Amino acid sequence: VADKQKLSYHHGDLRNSLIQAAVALVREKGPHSLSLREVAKKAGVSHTAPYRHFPDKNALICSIAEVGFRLLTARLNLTQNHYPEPRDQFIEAGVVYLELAVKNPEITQLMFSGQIDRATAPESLHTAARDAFNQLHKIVVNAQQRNLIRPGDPDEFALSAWSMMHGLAMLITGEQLDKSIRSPEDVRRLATTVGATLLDGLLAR
Amino acid sequence: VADKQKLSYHHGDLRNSLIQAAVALVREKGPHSLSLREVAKKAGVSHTAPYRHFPDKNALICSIAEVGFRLLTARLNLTQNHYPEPRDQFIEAGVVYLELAVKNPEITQLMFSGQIDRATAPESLHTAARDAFNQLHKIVVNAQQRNLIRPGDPDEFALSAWSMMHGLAMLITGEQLDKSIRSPEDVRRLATTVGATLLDGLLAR
DNA sequence: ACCTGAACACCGTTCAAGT
DNA sequence: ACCTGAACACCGTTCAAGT
Repeated sequence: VADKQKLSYHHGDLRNSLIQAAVALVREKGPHSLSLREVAKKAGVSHTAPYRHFPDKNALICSIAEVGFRLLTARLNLTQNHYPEPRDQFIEAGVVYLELAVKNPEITQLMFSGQIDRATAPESLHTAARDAFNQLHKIVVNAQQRNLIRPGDPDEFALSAWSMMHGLAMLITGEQLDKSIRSPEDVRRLATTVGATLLDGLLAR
Repeated sequence: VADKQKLSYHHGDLRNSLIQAAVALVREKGPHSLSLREVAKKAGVSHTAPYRHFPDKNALICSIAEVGFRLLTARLNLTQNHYPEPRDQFIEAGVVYLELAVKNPEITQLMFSGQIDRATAPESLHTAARDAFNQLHKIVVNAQQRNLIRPGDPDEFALSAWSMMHGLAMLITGEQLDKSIRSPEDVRRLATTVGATLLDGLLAR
């Protein structure tokens, strides 16, 4: 019976194939013109097959966003392990955030645009998003304990830092800026100077 | 009453009626589920009538965004006239930005989400967006001349300030934050403290 | 000049039917 | 259990036709 089931699968893992196909299409054509039927076609199945793995289109979009948040969390975590100094951790976290966004502009737009219906989103998406923010929170708290950043509500400080890099990321990926910032050098320079300015306002004196 | 409406549309009022209907629908159902056919229905015309006034759906969306940018520019301009001190101008500009965003979350999302195709957007939209940014630029330059903000590239300082408030606005209107910030008091408090922290990093010393 | 309904090629989603 | 095609109610856009 198990063999028969296995054979009858068109794919070994259709769920992941669909996510992969969706990510590719979002990169190609942007997040707002993603169609479930096209995703199915790209994955080589009928247009109703995705409903075996996702309750609706929103669930598939949420899965893409979730991958994005998990990747961000992993990168931020690596950064903390790589840089022992709290100042470097703070600055490099901003660099990582902006780098990831600029390298994946369409995914970034999808993660944060109103396209996702958060009311019906799976709990795992909210968890993944919170995990990413918590990495930043940890960096701020550590910087306060090491007396780099002044005492105060770490929630608010972390939100300030997140807002700044997030705003930059959204303006760049949303193509709101006149000058285009795309090269890794531009990204690093901008994230570093802007991050340093904010950190200056957060310093213990 | 129906006759009167019908007559007014024949007198060239339809364009504005469509924009007004579209804004109402975006507020009701969010920017990503706006349909041209529903806009036409709400305005009381056939679903092809909008094509007499807009080349396509994107043009209508751009018009909504343009109204938003113009309103922001006007508010920022008023703020500068109302507050003579550069510090107040800087802080209040942030308050105004966040206030406007929180009061119109769906429009804000539409203005900055990838939903707008900037390649085919009319030049007037880019002009309106640039005008809004220039208000902020003016505030920064003035603060530098009055020796509040340190010397340096005003483009970069203005971009830092814009990014921070924009990030905050996008996180709030995109419902990314656990705690909801909606009341005018919450908005003012958050914009003030966050703005003051950034300004601290920009001060002349 | 302005607006219309029919038509076309798409959508997301549902469902009875096939394997 | 997994996948299918047909069907339904939408969509943006085009076009010949009406006023």
